[in-house]
Amino acid sequence: MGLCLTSGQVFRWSRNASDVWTGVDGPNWFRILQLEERLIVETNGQTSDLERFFQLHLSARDVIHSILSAGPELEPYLGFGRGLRVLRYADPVECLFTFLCSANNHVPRISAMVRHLATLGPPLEGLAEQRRFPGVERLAAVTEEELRSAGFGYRAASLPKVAALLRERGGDAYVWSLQDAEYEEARDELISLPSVGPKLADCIALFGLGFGESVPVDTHIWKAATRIYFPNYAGLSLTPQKYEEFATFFKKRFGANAGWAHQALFYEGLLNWRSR
DNA sequence: TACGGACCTTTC
DNA sequence: AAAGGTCCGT
Repeated sequence: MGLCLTSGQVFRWSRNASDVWTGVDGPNWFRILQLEERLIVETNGQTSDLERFFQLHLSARDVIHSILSAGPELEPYLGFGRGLRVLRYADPVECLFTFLCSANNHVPRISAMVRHLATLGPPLEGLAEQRRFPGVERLAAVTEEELRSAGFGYRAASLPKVAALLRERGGDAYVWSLQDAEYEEARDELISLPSVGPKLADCIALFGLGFGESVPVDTHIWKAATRIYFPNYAGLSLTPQKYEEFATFFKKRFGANAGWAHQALFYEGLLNWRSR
């Protein structure tokens, strides 16, 4: 539980004093207290909203078992069984713009940028201090200057550009409709957006559209991949071709669970980092 | 195709 | 310097 809210999948969650987590996802806010195996939850939403967010319909035990039988080499890195999960955004538009903020960036700043965008959205039911992430229409009305002065850097130009293009394609409904496409098609649509490359497209496909076979390869995943699978590539940069090579290999190996297996590589990175 | 560098800004 | 990249030059 603790890990998955700080593992770079979502950026609107924070740990309050003690073991209480609060966060916003789509139209819902949550205040969660974890006691052993039980969650005490305060929310404006339904139980099903939280179940969806944590993808509780997927049994971590089953997924881990499946990953182990396909890739026993990941056994040392499945310690995430204690709570690291692949999360699912309620709103793919929120996911898309969140990950636009994430490119070549670090977590504290990503969170600040997402927080800024969220101030532009409609109020959340029953919670005064936070707002829902805005939709395409509102985001298309944001100016570059506004985002510049809010510290968005060069993304100040790309975000409104993407919003305008999305609006041309049908706005929120277009983004939501990508959930019903095949993974490859959805990914291609996303990559056709400026500032969205393979990595962001795969993050959006995995966390926002629910494509479990998606494998986002960032610099940390790439380093883990070279340690475990491609020692010959150690130290080499992640070119588009190597990205595809590894993603294809990993998808073939783990199928619909590739996105979860990829979390094991993230965990390997954590262990590797801690051991230094 | 495959590298190098630029791009905004903050943080380690 | 590096940051969970992308794009545009060689």
